Amino acid sequence: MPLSRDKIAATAIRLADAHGLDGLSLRKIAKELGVGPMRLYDYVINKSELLDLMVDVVYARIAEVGQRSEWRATVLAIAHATRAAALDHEWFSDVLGGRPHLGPHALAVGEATAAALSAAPGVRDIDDLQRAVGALNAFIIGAVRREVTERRTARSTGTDEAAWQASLGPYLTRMLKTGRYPTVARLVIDGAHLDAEETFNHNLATVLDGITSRPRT
Amino acid sequence: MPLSRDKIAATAIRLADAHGLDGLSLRKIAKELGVGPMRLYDYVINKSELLDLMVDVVYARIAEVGQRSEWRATVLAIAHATRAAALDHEWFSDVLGGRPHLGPHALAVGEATAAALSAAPGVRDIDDLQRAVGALNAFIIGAVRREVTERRTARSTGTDEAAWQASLGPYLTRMLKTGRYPTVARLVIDGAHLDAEETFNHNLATVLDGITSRPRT
DNA sequence: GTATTTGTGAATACGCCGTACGGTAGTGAG
DNA sequence: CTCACTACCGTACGGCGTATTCACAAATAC
Repeated sequence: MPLSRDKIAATAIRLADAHGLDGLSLRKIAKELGVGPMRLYDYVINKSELLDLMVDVVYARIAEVGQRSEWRATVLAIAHATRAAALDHEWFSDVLGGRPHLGPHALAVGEATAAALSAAPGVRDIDDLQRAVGALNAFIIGAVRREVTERRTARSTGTDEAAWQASLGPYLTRMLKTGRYPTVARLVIDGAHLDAEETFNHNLATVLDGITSRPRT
Repeated sequence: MPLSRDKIAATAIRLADAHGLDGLSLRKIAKELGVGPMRLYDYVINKSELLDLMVDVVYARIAEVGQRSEWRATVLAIAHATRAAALDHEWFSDVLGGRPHLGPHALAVGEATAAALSAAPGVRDIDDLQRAVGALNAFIIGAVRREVTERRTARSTGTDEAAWQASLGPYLTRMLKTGRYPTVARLVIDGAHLDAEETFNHNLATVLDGITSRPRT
């Protein structure tokens, strides 16, 4: 089988899923494909372009959710698909918002969200639309990043209470014991039980409500 | 002068400001300080800890804005300070949301925002507060990241129309000419004149309004 | 005053990385 | 048969983070 951009991107994604973006190297991808490292440069200009390729593959899956009849259903579907993709491919969240997403599938997703939002109440002219797209994407980017980061630290410290106390605990509990961060302390101690997906949905609804219910520009 | 964590962090920040996070290396920092690379390991465990140090220095400046009397004024001040810090230190936006921010000054900022939001109308119990903090931070992270990324591409392609057309233009205009992305095309062509700061303010207000005006949990 | 310990900072070294470059074998065209 | 061309491969360079080793001066012991 003759090696192609798609195959390279696919194995790159597999490796990145397994070992993270830092653990990803052209040499490992090449080894995985059974070729020399330089072979990849016949299909890809440099590592950055390979990253763009990987990103657009993920966007392709996001774009699959397509268009619903209602604008809000479309936006919700895209947001959920983006979150799901980032949870499937945590490296995706590392790149989210950090570079221009100009691949064809990324543009398709952008088109779908913009088209949906342009049909939302309260979005009257282009300026409204630009702001609405910005607000929605900003929220999605930030929310997904936060959630993935949390998942990672939870995994690295260990999920259970004991390991937590052993790794981050000493420093953090000492910090919180100082009494200088009472509200944060309350949040950490009392509020760890919220479901991540529900929180995402809730806040997404909040943002959408804010967009649609703005009285003036 | 005997070299310290603060001095190391300061020159690291200077170098990162000048050449980006990718252009930052322990060897260059050491050379800038006139010492061997290994000297740094007497003050810092590894590069990741140095990054945490740099991040908390930036948070220290953000925390300086302190507490206003009104909760909304406090939140606005912190959000603006965060944005300003990210525009001063673009590498900061690369890290934003990508790792737990647990330094003392980062915690101080978190405390200030959480305390302010807990006084907002519509934020009744801890769960409300946790969601509100999440929504606000998600927006700030995403918005700042987007803006910095835009600035970078604008700078790398050149600000003027000609350079733009020369670099990203060919691919992007070809894409938009396909007619598959009409809404995006309209946004790119008609809507490039919005002021970034005003957009940030507007969307921040939108999010805050959404938070305060939620009828039910 | 000499010998010995101790600690500080420099030098070297290892295993990675992205990628520039030169070479080789096979293939179709003249 | 020759020749250009393509598809592929190995080697090499400079840089990275960091583990280890080493030189040497200051401090201590006799």
